[in-house]
Amino acid sequence: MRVWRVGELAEATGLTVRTLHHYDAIGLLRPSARTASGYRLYGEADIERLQRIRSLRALGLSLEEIRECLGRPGGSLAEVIGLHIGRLREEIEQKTRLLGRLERMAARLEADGGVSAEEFLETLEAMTMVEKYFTAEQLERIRQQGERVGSARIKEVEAEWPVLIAEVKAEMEKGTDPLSEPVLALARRWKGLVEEFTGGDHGIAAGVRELYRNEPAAREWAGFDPAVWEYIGRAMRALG
Amino acid sequence: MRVWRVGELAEATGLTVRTLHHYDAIGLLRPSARTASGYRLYGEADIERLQRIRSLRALGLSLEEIRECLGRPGGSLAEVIGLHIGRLREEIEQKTRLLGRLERMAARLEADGGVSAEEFLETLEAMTMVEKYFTAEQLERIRQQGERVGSARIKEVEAEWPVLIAEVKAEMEKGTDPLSEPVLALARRWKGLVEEFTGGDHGIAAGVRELYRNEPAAREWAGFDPAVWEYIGRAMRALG
DNA sequence: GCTAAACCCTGACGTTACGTGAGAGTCAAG
DNA sequence: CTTGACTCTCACGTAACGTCAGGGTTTAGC
Repeated sequence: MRVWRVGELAEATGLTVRTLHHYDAIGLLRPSARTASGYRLYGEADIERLQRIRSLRALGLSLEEIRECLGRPGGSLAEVIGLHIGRLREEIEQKTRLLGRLERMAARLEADGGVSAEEFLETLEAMTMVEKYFTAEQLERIRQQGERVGSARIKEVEAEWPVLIAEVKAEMEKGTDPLSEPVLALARRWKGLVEEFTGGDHGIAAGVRELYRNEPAAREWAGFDPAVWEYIGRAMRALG
Repeated sequence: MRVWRVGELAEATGLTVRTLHHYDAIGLLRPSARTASGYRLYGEADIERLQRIRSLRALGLSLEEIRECLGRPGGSLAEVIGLHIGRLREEIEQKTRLLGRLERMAARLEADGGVSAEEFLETLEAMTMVEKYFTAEQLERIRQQGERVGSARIKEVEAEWPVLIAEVKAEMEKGTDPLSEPVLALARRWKGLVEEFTGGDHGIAAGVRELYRNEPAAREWAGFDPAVWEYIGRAMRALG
């Protein structure tokens, strides 16, 4: 029956002496013997237990969970493993979403040439702000919609909005009746752009309205004018 | 110029008062003013900074990294983001591998009916042990090979090995010449099984030999007999 | 038998991003 | 003047060890 001292065991397993001390301290793996002078002595049973600990650790379980599994094996283990699988899935999913966002931002950062840190941070804030107003499904739909229409078309639309708003404003300032044909035509274009973005989803449209109501920064960015909004709103309602 | 007290700011942003205290303590976000009695007063510039902190935090950056980004913006930000993307990728990849392993184990645990915790832990140890003897690429190839032949065939092979070993042992004990046709036939079957597993990869075969050399547990599990090994080895060398 | 190197021991603090009190001061309303 | 809501500053706890510090133990070489 060979025995090992901490250093030997540490070297054999690739762990550190400190780690073995720690496992001892928290009662996860106590050496089955000590020398008269207090040196830890690990026996073969200890090594076996350490193997299991290492295996479970490699699965990402916490030391506490490992203690539970080894303490009362049986149902406990399967249960803990199931739980852990769930946690892992969720974590992976979340990090993957995050990575996607980061990569898209990095791509845009390079595509637009030297985007300044200022702009980057602003985009970042915009994304954070926007995400408060939509559910996860809505955000996903928005993303899919964006992919479907393509980035070229998105740039077109981004350029088209200020033009359209200016045209509406011009009609408004000329005093044109919002229910007249020229303004109704503008309203149809307006509605088309909105639906192209929302994919016809009422929830998304509602989120956008909320966003504009609560976020002055968003209104400023969009060149939002309450008078124009009210004016085109009347024409839109006439469209039904 | 409105100012906010901690509680107000906390409620407005969804953070906790403690978090704001913490950001103050580590110098990440110091309120730009205090009342005579020491109450923190956050101004609009503070809020803007907090927005950025939240955005970067949502990307998974550490507070230390955030401080760096906001401290000297410019190259630093892109650099940190790039680094973070790399870390995320690696982490996701690793966790995905882990999840795959766990799911396969869980599946086997259910497929084999009531697999005991004992067996589960043994499989786990085996996996941990085995992984020391192969590189990541080799493990990947082994996995692919396993998928290619299918679990049914694997079970067949697992059942075939002891039979084959027993036949070899019988010939050996009868004193048959290892270079005689019956033993050469057995050697061909042996070689076939090995190549089915290794996919003809010499590195993998070498890893298996190393494993058997160093791990008594593996030898025991496989019913490894040095005499049989030597006997069939001679026949195999005769095959070329 | 002696000494130096290598090994071991037990504290105890540091790490991350806060959570969770404790004890005490501040402020507005009734 | 009290009461309740709000704020302040400590200060300890979290997970899994890393990293000293200060002091015994064992072993190899002389």
